Amino acid sequence: MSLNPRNPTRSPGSLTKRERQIMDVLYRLGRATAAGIRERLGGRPSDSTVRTQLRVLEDKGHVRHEEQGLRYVYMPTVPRHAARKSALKHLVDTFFDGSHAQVVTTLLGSDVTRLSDDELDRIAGLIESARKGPR
Amino acid sequence: MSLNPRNPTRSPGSLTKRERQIMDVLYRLGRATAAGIRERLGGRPSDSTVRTQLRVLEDKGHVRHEEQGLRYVYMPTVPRHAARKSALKHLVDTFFDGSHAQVVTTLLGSDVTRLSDDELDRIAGLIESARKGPR
DNA sequence: GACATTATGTTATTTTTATAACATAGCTGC
DNA sequence: GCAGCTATGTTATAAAAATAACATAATGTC
Repeated sequence: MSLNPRNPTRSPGSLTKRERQIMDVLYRLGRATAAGIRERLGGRPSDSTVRTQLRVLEDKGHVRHEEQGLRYVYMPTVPRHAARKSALKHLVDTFFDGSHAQVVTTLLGSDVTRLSDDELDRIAGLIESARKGPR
Repeated sequence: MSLNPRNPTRSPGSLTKRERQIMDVLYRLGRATAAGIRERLGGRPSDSTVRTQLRVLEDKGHVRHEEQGLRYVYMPTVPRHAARKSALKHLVDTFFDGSHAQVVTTLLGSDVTRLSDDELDRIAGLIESARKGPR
């Protein structure tokens, strides 16, 4: 049986451990070859392993590929901004009781956070407009 | 072989699909019985299934239980604030190029976000103190 | 104290995942 | 054109996860 992206044989379902790792790499890089992805995975999987899994992911509809000369370049089917939106929602619901404000204060209060003046201005602006009432 | 939490036979490792679902439920609820968790899982797993998996999670060190009268009440071993910190970091790195500011603006700009005046004040205060230079 | 009820414990089986060996095909340069 | 390199395709197998049947133990009730 071939893995034809147009006739998925598996449901999109949830991702396995390895699949999630691969998707994370793809979302960080935007697009990558099997070899490029492999470098960033732990556990030193073989080239063959990674390619097989990319085909599974493609079959599930999570990634697609473009041919670039001889090789395949893989990328997520769900655009980053959409994927991050749902990831963020899940995180907020699971760990922050659904409260956006809680996340914002956590982020702004974090020691790691170092915001440029521009960023601070932008955020202050957003607060201003939020204050002015419902959009 | 028994599953003794003090002698884990499995490494903490990464979570499987089901395990992640269970952990998410636990982080949302704080603490729950096997039956309570089961209700919130998709796919209608049997009671036995969920309990087995809780034991595996316990063996891996992700959850622990307290006896409450007759029954076990499960809870995460890693406290919520710690778990959410690393979850947040992972999300920020994967989807927001490591930029906290990007997340904040996304959250504040979201249609869903409805912040109370108190919350706005608090955030504005954080911005102020951030402006005043490094802590 | 026997019985129903409600737990937890143990073990087995099926299904899914992860892994990789092996095969095939297209270039590239000599 | 063929040897070697670099891809991708197919298929097999080992490992892990998911599921649940079955067993055992504690508790409360009549």
